[in-house]
Amino acid sequence: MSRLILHIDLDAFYAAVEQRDHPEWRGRPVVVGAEPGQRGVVATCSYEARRFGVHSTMPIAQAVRRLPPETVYVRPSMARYAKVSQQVMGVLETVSPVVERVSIDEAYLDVSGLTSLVGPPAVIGAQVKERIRHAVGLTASVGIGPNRLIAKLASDAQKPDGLTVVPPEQIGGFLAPMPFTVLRGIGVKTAPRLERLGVKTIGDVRQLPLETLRHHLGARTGTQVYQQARGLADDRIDPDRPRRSISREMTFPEDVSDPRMLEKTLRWAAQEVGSIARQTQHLGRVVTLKIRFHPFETHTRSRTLEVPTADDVALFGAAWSLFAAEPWSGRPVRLIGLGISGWSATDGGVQRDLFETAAPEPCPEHDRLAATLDAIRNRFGADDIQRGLNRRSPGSGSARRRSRYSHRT
DNA sequence: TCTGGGGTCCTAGGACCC
DNA sequence: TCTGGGGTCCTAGGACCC
Repeated sequence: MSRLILHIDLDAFYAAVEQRDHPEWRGRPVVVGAEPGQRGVVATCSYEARRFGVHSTMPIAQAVRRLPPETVYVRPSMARYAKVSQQVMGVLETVSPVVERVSIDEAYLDVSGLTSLVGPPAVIGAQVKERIRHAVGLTASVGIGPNRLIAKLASDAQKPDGLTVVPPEQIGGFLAPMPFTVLRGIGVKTAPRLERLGVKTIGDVRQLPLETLRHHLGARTGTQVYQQARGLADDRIDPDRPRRSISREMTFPEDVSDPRMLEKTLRWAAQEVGSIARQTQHLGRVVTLKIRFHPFETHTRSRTLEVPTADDVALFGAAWSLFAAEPWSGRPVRLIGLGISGWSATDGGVQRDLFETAAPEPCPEHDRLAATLDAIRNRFGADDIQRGLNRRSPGSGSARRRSRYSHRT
């Protein structure tokens, strides 16, 4: 028996939340992302903006040139979107216990067992959409099929507010006319390799022998593309996929050469990463420094620690020593950031026992750091930075954190 | 036209060990 | 004085996804 997998995708999510919360913006192009005149890209835009050819990841300068004067530009408010996302995920869990959240606006559900209780797939899909609309006032596109690939492509097939069911016997006809670039793992680098073979659609891909695909795409991707072209893909939904890493990075409004500014930013990133790691009870051994120079030249340096940590100071220290060990000083920096990974002795990705022994130090730099970031807050990432600072403001975050750990000392 | 941020997974070379 | 094969860890980079 084949499974029944449902994919749900909230339509133009960030922009839809903004239009929901600002009725005067409804019917107008809304761009969520960088501000005009600044460095950055479109994160999401409303369907009114898409009509002008604007889309996610488009440089903001390019979007401005295409869009009319009545366009609304707004910076993302991730905290708000995360809250709405949580509500939606809660709704999904009322439909099926097997929900895998794949991003802030997407999830997969295994609804195999629901047909006898609820009805045919289309009824299940309609119910999901209606419950979301009722709970948060947003539309979603839903796709249903026998595996993740088909469900995902089905939800993409009709947008916004779509509902598409692809039964097993219709997979061949559903896939054949689609451009092969919709398959998983085909991006800007691998697409040209297939194009050179004269391939345009998934139907074309099906004409190629497995060996040809493996030769041109590599063994792994080649095999995967071969199977996907035949509608074969993973049908497992895992509600508890553990997180593998935590990271924070920042692109500066203008390139930065001042090492003190780089240090401060790295301290901020370390506090953010440390805070999330402690909240989610993760101790990591691998600290990674990420840095990007003009023109978009990106490097990473990582170090494996003797002792797993979630301590701000330890994270910063490791990253800063990685930075100091390189002959980079003086080069203007576009982006700097830090990440942690390599959980050890995991308990389903969470380390309760180990975590008990970790007593993170409050960062002594906090006040100066807060002042600096406040000064640049209006230029970029305002919401994210603000959230970070709120968490540590006197009387809230830091006080709570101290009291949480002091009784163990 | 200039390219955000937070992730996952894969590859490949070298070290090290048996 | 020459030198196999395999496994695992570490590190850097890259492709891709949302």
